[in-house]
Amino acid sequence: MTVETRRRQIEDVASALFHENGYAATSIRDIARALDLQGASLYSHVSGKEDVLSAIVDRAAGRFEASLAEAEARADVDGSSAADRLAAIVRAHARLVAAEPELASVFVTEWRHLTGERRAAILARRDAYEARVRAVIADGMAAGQLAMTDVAVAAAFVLSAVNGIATWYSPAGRLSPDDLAERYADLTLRALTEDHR
Amino acid sequence: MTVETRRRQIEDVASALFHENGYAATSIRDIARALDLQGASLYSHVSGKEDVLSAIVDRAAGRFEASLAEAEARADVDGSSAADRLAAIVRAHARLVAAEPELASVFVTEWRHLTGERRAAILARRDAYEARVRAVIADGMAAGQLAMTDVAVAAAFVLSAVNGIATWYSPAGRLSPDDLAERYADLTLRALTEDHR
DNA sequence: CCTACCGATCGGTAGG
DNA sequence: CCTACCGATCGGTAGG
Repeated sequence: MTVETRRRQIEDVASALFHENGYAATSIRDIARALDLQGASLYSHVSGKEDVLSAIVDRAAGRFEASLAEAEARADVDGSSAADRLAAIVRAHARLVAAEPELASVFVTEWRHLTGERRAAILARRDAYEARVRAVIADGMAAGQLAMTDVAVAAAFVLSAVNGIATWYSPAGRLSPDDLAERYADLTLRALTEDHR
Repeated sequence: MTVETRRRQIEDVASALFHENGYAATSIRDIARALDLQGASLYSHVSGKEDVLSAIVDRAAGRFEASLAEAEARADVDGSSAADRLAAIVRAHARLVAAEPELASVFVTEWRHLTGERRAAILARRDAYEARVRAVIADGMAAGQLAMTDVAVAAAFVLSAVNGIATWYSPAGRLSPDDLAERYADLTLRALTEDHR
């Protein structure tokens, strides 16, 4: 039983089209057609094309931030090590990308079509997110749990890998988002751990 | 002393613009303006917008294929192990992406705006490239040099990581393409090796 | 390589 | 949510 507002329907259809063809190659009329509407009718619900993109990107950012905060909070309660925290963060991130590849890919690749303050705001949020990942990696190195390497390079390596899931993963494949996330967390820990086990 | 044909100048300017704003958001007139030409004048040198994209993507594919072949040939002569081959391949790929992020990002992300046979052809070349990477990983596992994991997942993880370099790397930064490539090869081997050292 | 121009499509508005 | 419509811009052609 999905009670979706028209506004939300528009965003979902737009996410799928932006994921498939990109923001610039998707017209307002493409979005309208997918909802059996006239192009002009969309403007009863949204104030412009960039407004739709902005709403999707904002919601995606919120989802990733919540997922990160939850993973960290859980690790705090457990009193986990920095390495465990990193695994939990990567697992949560990978799971979200696999579960919602359309939302994730708009967040990861289409934000650049935002302009002005909206673009600046989303960039700041991305930076903050990535900084938290770097901080956990740095903690792990300081605690001797992770191999000493360049923190920025290690974070970029891992974040590119998990974000890339959006470009190839299909929920119809043989791996569930949970399975995939587990494997990605494992590969990440191996990559950054001094010695295994 | 760079003797660049006009055709090549067009492709280089287009690569930069496609990298920056994407293919769909870049107009023929944008490309022309960057060369101090009128939009219509471009058609003396190219037969259409997609023709430009196709030429860039083809050249990029050729570069990646040559880089892969060279890395494999060198490993053959050395009689290297599968793990060494994988490291050489990742190193070569990462170096190329870092050295030419504009070319690489058009190859990695903008190919989807190709249509018909050109799209099918580039997809086939990408598939072949990725299959060779998977084969080397599988060899390494069979030889006991790499940890037994899902080959497709491991390859996707690694390829996403190295391709991601195009989205953030700046040649003006503190790491040279060679330095970065070395670190990426190292992270990859760690991720896929059973036990270190 | 330019000027002049084409039909199609774009994002968006007016008014109901 | 629709019809009718707007100015701007798109990829591309004709003809020189």
